[in-house]
Amino acid sequence: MPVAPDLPEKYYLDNFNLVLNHVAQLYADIINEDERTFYDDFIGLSESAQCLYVRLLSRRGDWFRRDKLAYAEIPDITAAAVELQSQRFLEIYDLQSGGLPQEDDWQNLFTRQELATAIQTSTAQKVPASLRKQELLTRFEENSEQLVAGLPDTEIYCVYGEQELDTFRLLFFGNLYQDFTEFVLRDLGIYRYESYDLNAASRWCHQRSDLEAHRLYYALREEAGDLKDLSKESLCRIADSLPASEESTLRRRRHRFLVDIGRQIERLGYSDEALTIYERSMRHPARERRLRILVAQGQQEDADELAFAMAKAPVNEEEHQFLLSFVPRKMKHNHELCQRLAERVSAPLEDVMTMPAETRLSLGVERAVAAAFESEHPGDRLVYCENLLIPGMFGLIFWSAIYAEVPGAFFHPFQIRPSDLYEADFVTLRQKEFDVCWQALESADTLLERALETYQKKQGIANPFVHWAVLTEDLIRLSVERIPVGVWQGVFRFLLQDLRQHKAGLPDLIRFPTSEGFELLEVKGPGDTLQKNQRVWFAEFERLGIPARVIRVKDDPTALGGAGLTGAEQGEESPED
DNA sequence: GTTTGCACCG
DNA sequence: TTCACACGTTCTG
DNA sequence: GAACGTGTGTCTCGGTGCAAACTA
Ligand SMILES: [Mn+2]
Ligand SMILES: [Mn+2]
Repeated sequence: MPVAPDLPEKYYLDNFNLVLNHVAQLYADIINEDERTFYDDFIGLSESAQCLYVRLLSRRGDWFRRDKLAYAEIPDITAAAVELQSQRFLEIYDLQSGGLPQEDDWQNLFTRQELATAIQTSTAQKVPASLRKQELLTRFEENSEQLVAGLPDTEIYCVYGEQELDTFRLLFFGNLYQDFTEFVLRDLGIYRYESYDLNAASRWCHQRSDLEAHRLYYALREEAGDLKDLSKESLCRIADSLPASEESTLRRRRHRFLVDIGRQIERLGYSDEALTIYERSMRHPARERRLRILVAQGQQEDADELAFAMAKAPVNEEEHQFLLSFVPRKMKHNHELCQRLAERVSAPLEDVMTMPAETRLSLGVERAVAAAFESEHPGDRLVYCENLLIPGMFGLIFWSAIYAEVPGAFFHPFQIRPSDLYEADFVTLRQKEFDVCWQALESADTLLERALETYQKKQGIANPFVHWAVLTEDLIRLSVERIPVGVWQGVFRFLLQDLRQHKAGLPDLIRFPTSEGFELLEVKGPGDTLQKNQRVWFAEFERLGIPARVIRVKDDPTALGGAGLTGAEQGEESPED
């Protein structure tokens, strides 16, 4: 990790200018007159006015107190503010002599203590010390005109231009959750991103309507919050006003949002409305929810039709697994379909381990099981890695394909992943690069070589599959030594079938017995069961002949409070099937 | 007084 | 812009 | 056991200082 370099004095202005210039140039045909004026006016400001504006914009909220602002690199803040006001980048209010702002939210600039003093001096009322600031604020706002006299004498600023800035940020990053701190953290060496080539034509947005659609989406998302306290009508209205844009990110988000909205409408008890919402989403579990509702409503014909469609072309492995368990239980009448889904995969191997509850709770159930194995079988090595080993190795081996420079995949320097990583045609668009990566799977030697090479070369660079702190060189060597190449091929192929769904659900532990082999162990505490994506992987393990078991932990009632971590393993095979 | 949360900075 | 997982409760066969 | 809702650690950094809320 390189030593943090010093940044230039006005690093933030450099970054801001870079974003503005980039967007104004690359998206010249997308930005509107208002945004163009914003850009031109900003460029025309003096440097210290620019600095102040960027400083304020990068802080929370619109309101600022003059007496709290101090920046070494801006000697005359007042002059800068006056200049900014002349170009309508902000508004200056002098509370004691000028008029008050129209909107009530500037009052929050003052501390609880200051508000209390103002109320007491102006009205001679005692303010109870127990009042919270929020209550004090509402009391103040009822009578701001009069109470303002008791506040500290300072100008306050209201900063404008957030809308315009959002447009620039959105066009630059393709989202509204990244901001200028990305630059700083990268330049300090805290974040490291792969350095793909950003050729000048990299645009994610091709028409103004895409931009508007994104902004509408973000606005609706904000209005919806976590959906908890919205009525059915509000939920339906939000679903109906979602932008229909087919821009890929937005389509993905819309389909996902529709599932969430449908779920909430279901909870409120409106199955029919939920059905129509789900019908508009292609994302799992939209069809699962529809089938559940149809069956619950007894709409046999529709249910049969939908179930056939799902069985014919499951949208993903999880939907397939759902059908396998749901149809035989709830749609017994449909013999044809039950027949078709009869590909019985036997239940996962299960073993039971007993240990004192205290051990389980203090170490965490996964570590407790790992420790029990290691003491029971000295020489065993157990690693608690969940999704970090197999997807991590995947990230290393296929690094160059993941970051292949496909048009549109990269459009700014702070992407952890290509924008289309989870799209269905991700692999197809990079077939050549993937073929090259597959060559490393020829033998254990080539696999290890490629893994270690990437491990060293890309150390610390952000990757959606690789977590550098957990994936040690030691673990890579051991796992390549123990896990046959054919197994690696199998799991990578399965991952590539559906990166989004399959990147999770891998078992808690991997066990390397003393001398040879490996085994995957999913630990389940009392009352826990396999999750959907874990079932999906277990089914795949069986198809691939990969050794995997579930370890069910039970509390040992005889060993109360005992400090010993001696877990007894029982080789008890589940009698299922 | 002390604790806690969080905005800000680089 | 989260996510992935575990855990607790309720219902049902 | 299935299904559902909710809690918990990842919250991508580490350091600083202020203000609010709590404790007596
Ligand atoms: Mn786990
Ligand atoms: Mn587990």
